[in-house]
Amino acid sequence: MLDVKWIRENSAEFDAKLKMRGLEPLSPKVLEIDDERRAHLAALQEAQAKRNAASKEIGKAKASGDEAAAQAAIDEVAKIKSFIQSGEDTEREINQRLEALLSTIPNLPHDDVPVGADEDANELVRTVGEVPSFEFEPKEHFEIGESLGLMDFEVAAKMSGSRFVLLSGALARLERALTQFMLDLQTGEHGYTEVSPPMLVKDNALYGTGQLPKFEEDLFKTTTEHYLIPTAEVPLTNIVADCTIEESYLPRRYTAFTPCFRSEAGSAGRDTRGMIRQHQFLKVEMVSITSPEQSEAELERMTGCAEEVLKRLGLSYRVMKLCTGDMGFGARRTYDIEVWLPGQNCYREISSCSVCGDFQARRMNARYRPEGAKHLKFVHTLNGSGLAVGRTLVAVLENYQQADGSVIIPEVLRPYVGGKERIAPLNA
RNA sequence: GGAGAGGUGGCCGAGUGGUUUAAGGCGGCGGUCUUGAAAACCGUUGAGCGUUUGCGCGUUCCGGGGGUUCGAAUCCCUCCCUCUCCGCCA
Repeated sequence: MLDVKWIRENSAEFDAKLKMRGLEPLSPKVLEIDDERRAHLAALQEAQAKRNAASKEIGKAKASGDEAAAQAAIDEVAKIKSFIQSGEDTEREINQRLEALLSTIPNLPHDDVPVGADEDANELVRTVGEVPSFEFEPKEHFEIGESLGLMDFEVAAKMSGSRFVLLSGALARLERALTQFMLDLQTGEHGYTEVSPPMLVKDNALYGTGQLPKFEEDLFKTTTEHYLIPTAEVPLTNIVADCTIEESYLPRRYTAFTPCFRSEAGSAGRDTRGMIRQHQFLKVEMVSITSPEQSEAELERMTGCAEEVLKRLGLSYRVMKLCTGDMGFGARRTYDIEVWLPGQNCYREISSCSVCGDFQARRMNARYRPEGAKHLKFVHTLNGSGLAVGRTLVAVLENYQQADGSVIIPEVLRPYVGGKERIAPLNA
């Protein structure tokens, strides 16, 4: 959510940044409602002041037994009563109209974000590691998994339909190992506090992080009006909803390992094979709550925390700065980390780290008390995957596959799989 | 799921229609006193919005939302949350 006052005072910049996102100017629409609201509020408050003064007089008159004076004042106030009554309704109506508009306006991009319509305009920040070469034709992860007999899409489809997978044996264990490894790294070395959050949330939590009201079709909803979280960003960021935090407590850094649920509405036909795009996947998420001064540096730090997972797994990747057209609704700047997948012969997104400024904080009313300052300010929020576990599993399988169909387990994961070094086909 | 009790400022806690502008206490901040500190005493202490160059003024906020009334923390409706007991349950 953007600040109306800011839009009022910087309408040209507001429209220019919307244009960077490929949107039409909205300041006329916003300011029209804002003007209407302020004009109405002034009139309403004047009437309320009059009423309050009269009511006080009535109280005094009654206390002193002067019924005639009391009645006269009551008659006087009765005239403005209907205006106050309808005026309060009007105020609500205008506020709702303004909020309905503001809540669907995306965050404004930073000046350094490249302008573009889609991922082709994303900017390469750095490439890390060599693209591995194979002496055989590398397979895609689902071929590897299925021939190992440990990855089954048909069994999953039988009970759940498309876009689900069932892992078993060493692959299920490998997935668990990845989560443990990631959590240990982010909590033990990067200072994130581990959280085990609710995975069903109410609509206001999703409003706070920006998934609602605009993107409801991407979510799963229960019969109890709960939503399944599409990412742990939702419960982790909402920890500070409606809170006032002392500046000395910032930054807060949270991490959680959770399943994520996405309906993938509108992505029919994309990544239909394999584990890349599922309705349900595991993810280790990082969220930082910072002061405005810290948030820029925190994005670099968080991206580094995600990259470290790939470095230790020995996987090659590149970091992309997303262009305006590819950035999410709440982001001011986003780095995507793309891991090299030999089977697909391309880089695929495995993490996305975003700084949201005060956009989410405003929606969820998360503030802090700046030291020495008089007024409360909104915190800044950041979120990033550290990493998407399913896609990391895919990357390990494709990058560590051997000619005989087996898969070497990266060294850092071996403590988590009982020392096992290789996953071999069952019949081998 | 059934029955009951609650939700008031940073915290505790009073307040059942009108000098409540939310008592009192704790904590915080400032001051007096003191070599310094403590104690004691005095003062001060929330958020949002509108308006204003500024000082300020106005308005809203007692879990959320709505209603009754000239006037609501207080009465009514509704939703949320917490606690206690019972039932069911990993």
